Amino acid sequence: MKIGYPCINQTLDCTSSSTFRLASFTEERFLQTVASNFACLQRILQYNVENDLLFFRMSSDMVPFASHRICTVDWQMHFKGTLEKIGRYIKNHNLRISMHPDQFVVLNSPKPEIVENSVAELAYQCAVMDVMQLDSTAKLQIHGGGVYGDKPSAMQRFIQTYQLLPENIKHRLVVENDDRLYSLRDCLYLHEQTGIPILFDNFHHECLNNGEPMTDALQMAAATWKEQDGVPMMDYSSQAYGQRKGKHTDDIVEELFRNFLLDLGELDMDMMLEIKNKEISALKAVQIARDMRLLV
DNA sequence: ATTGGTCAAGGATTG
DNA sequence: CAATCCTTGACCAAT
Repeated sequence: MKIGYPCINQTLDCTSSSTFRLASFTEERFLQTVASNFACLQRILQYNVENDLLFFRMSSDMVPFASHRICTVDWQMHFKGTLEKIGRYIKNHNLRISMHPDQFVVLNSPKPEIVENSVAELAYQCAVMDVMQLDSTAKLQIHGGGVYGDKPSAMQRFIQTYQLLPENIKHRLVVENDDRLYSLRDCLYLHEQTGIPILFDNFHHECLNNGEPMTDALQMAAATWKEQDGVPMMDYSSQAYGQRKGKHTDDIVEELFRNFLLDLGELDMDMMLEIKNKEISALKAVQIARDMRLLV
């Protein structure tokens, strides 16, 4: 089991997701920003290694406008050396890596241009990991998409689009159950039709499910990961007390996390803590897992 | 230096 | 149909 957090480190004084307005795009500014983002990523990864946080979600914003027509810079070539170096660091320290495109990546939209843009965004994020020479256990997580008043048709479009994707993207793509539209059961259907692994989100499952107990749900999701996909990944969070349903908590609720680890039992999963205070909660989670002798 | 409005991208819901 | 919500950090211009 590896424990991690997404995108931002609050302890360090740098960000790997620095961007700028489309209106102020220049090649010079672009190169400067990307260089600074990758430099920060390197620092974050080093922090993670030093603190036994071995799972990390890289920001989607490291290369601003990478999938936008305005960007004609060959950033993959320009930063090849940098990315290969980061990739070696990741491999040498046995880090687990994921990326999570934002909500506007929708593979099943009825609008062709939205699907095109979505595929371009996936291609960019996939390329970051490809140039780093990460293996197929480094994943790209997306959601089922929209429903458009007809879920069977919407899922059919997801399946068709998936089958047309380039192989490198297919090898990295995983689908995550969401809290309003695509439940674990829906994701299992997508899995049956495409072979796509399911990245399980416990909190989303609490918000939207078909009666599956947590322990069963975990087993079903884990079973969709093949050897080459690596240890199954999951997102962990809990409800922010007194807030709207589906709102992530600001700080890990240790009692709930302990109970969740009990539900997990013998199952090995890499856990992404989707909690507002980022590495602070992840560090607490590592300590809890150690106390329960689930981590060395 | 601080702050409030705004930012490439979607979809669902409400009115 | 059009406006608003979801959700997020950081940019950016105004103060």
